[in-house]
Amino acid sequence: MGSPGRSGADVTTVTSPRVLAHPARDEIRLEDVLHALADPMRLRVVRELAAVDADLSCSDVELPVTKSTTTHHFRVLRENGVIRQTYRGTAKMNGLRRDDLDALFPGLLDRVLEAAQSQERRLAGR
Amino acid sequence: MGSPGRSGADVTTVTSPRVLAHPARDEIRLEDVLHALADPMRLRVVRELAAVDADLSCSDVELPVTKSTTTHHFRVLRENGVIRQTYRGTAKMNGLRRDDLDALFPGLLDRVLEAAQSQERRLAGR
DNA sequence: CCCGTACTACGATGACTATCGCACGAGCAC
DNA sequence: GTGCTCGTGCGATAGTCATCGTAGTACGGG
Repeated sequence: MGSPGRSGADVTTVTSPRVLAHPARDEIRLEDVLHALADPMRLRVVRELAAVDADLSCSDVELPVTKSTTTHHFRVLRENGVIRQTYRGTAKMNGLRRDDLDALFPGLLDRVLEAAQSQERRLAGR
Repeated sequence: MGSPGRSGADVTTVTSPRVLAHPARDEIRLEDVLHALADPMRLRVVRELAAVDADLSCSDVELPVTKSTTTHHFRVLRENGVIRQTYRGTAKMNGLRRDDLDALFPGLLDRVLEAAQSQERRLAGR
């Protein structure tokens, strides 16, 4: 088939976009954030990101699911405004959008993180 | 099939239980609470319950959905430990489980309520 | 005793979602 | 260049969920 070449005509849906779509700060909705945080896998990711307080690549966070599913969860977190994703070579770095979330919903993220940790302690038999 | 009669033998699944099943305090899970709160209709109910700081009957809370759907949402809120439901004659009273939620997840409910109000103000053109 | 009000239960349905496997594209190392 | 690793996209599938309509049950009042 010759060179695929991607002539750049179909700008609407680029096959592999080098820049990822994020909601602006004032596009972030509380229900969406709560929904994103309501999944155990995603809550786990968010907790880890908050713990290291730095960007992590998708493969740095170990989840008991396949790669495709991991990609899916990271996408949900990004599209709902919880994390920010940027390319860095072959890796994709993920960082918590603490500034935006704290500005929109003061204290919410911290209370959720505290609640998650407290619950984990409680369920661990102590 | 003759008179329904409900002879009391099948205690496992009573047709119309006068007492409703609620999760105990230590049965309440963070993910479930977040999931319950992530729905616009249910968040609306919770906000109203918090605002009046008293028990409301199911029909006191006006939602743009049918009765069946309203029942469904109240059930989800109860089964996830967000509200407490008690019968009172033909009416069913609903009250927020503030004590339990605050004990398990300190500050979480308040931050969510604040965030919801702040977002409403923001979306209403401010 | 009959009726109205309040709520529930039972499908049914359409939408969304979490999961997988597989094949592909993009960059890095040699 | 060739190959390796990382991540994406695309079905497919099974499960959950929000919604409805209809029919039913419980309680209180005339």
